[in-house]
Amino acid sequence: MKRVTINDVATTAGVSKSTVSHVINKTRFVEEATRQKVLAAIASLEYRPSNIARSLVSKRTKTAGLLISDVGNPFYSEVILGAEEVAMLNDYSIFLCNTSYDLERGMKYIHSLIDKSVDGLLFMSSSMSLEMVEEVVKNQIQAVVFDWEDVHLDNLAATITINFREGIREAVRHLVESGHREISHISGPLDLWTAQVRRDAFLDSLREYGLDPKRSVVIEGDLRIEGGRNAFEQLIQIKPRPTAVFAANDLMALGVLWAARNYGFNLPEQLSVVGLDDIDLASKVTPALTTVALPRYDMGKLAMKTLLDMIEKPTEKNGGKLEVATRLIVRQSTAPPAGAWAN
Amino acid sequence: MKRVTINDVATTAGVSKSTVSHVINKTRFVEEATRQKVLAAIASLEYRPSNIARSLVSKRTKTAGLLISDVGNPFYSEVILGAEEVAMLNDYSIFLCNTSYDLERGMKYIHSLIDKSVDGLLFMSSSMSLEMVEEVVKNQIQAVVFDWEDVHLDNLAATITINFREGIREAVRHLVESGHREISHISGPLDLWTAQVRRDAFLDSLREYGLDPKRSVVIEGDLRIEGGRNAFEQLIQIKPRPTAVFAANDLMALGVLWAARNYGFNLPEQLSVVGLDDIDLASKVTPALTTVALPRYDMGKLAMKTLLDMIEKPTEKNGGKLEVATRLIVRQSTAPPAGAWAN
DNA sequence: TTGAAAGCGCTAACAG
DNA sequence: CTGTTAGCGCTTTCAA
Repeated sequence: MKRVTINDVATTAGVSKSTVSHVINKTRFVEEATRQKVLAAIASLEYRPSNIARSLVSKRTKTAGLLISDVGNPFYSEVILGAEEVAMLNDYSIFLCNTSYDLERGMKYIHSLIDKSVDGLLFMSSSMSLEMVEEVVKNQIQAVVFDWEDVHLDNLAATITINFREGIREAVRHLVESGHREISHISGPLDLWTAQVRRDAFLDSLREYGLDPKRSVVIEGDLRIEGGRNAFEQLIQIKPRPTAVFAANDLMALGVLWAARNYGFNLPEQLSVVGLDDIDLASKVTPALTTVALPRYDMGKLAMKTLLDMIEKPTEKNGGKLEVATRLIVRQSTAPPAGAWAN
Repeated sequence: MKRVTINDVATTAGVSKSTVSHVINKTRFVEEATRQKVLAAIASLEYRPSNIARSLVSKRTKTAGLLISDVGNPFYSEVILGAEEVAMLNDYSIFLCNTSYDLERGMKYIHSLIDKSVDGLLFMSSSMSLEMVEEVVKNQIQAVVFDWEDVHLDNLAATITINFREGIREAVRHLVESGHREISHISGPLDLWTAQVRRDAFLDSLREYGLDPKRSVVIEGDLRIEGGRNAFEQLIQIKPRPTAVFAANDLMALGVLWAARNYGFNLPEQLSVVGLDDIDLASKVTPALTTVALPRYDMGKLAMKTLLDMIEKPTEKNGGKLEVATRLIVRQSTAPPAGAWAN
């Protein structure tokens, strides 16, 4: 009924517990005969070392925290899967911390993770603060920050950011070369860093391809389907009417798509829509969504790999900046503007 | 640089470490004056007790495992959120274990969780085995099994199942009363328990409302959008042609919806579609999906609440069977069959 | 080639 | 009212 301990193994094998420890960890030579006795005892008792006792002495738990704003967000779930895969392959376990975009809740989780002595923490929350990272680092916990940049972060954590510029530039070029001149943008909440980055990349690209960013309307959305629907209703009020719209994420792009169809619009002829993320659905809807794709699964893997590297050899300076690329995937939701619509 | 321990607190407060321990845990009376000294020391040193050391003596870790087949599945993510909420409110942390529908991988996770001494384990994986539960229980870990029943489970774990019958019955009645006579079913993979339960509930309901289950075609799908698309192509070959279809989950129902539209079908007049799950998207697509809804978030909460109860007072016998209800939500994807189509 | 013993940071008798 | 002490299950010197 009680837990089998290393002492039980030592006793039934007729050796000391340090010998048992050493055969388990292969940390010093043990004569084959005794080694076999120990192995036999372990097997017959079904002994499993306690990670807790181990951690108490080794100062390492083989656990990492995953601070995330919303597990339900299809964008994140692929990233999680990638991170989780790498963690498992390296025998690390992951604490799931869903902040629901709530800073206070995030901080509560961070303290809980500190108390649990996680070895590292992956910030994948769009609502996070510098204070959180500082708190974590102060407690000797390695940190990797996903999709967020800040100069103050430089010596605290590694960052892995998404280079949206390239993909967004491709998207704008695609639209401009198709003949669009009035292109609107549906951004995320503009107090979010990532929302600003995407908007700026969009506006800069317009300029680059000879359009005046000032003429382009930016509607702020909530990154959800509903936000896209609402944005669409604002979109059709704009004069001159946009012939294309670039949404900061696929969910909002789908919202536009569906709202437009409800209004009896003919897509993509009457309105070209470009999303960003390439979520699972993007390729399955009709018309299939043209979108700026992120290598989500690989990003998750990279993030966790980076974190584990930092944990395993903390000698190197904290920090480091990694970047992953984006690219445009052209599907059926974009087309040259129909004359009737080009105002 | 080193970690602040209870000893440091004791020293700077000029008391013994047991006193410190007792003020922290309020486990015996301490004179207000000394209590304040201790509190002051804790604050100035920013001391935080090590959960690891605590766990070593208390035999409890305040952690639970969450074994899940696919975090990306929108059905599960809401359940996760509910479970996570309850866990957090009770100061429990959750280990995320994504099995990717792989039994071997699941078993590997289970051993990892045993080694980490989780207090409880929530099985939310449709691909799980009795062996897993046995292994867990053998290691004094409380288990709650979600959406899976088995007589052998009775004294091992609590089960929380979904009563599909009621909701599915409502769905069939809704269709029959609308005038449908040829109703097909797209099931999940029939080696899954849950897929069988839904199919049987469907067939039984047909009988109950006077239709011959033998005339009803059951197409096996993969529970994904793609499966729905494929099923649709089989559906239109059936003679006499079904006027309605009930899919075992919303993802497949959406697949049918979209495939039908691609084929130029007019919905819901030419084909009524009923899903099951009521995922986020269901209400957002056009036509909005009629579906059998599950209280997903509440289910997650209930599951975790049950698990924590079992952990906190393990005196009571393991087991117990809980059930949550389902109900039909009628939206726009169902309508009386159009004459032209009723063969 | 192996054992004895100290100690990781805490809780909980047992004393006083 | 508070301190002393013995572990929890392991790793890791230090000796032999």
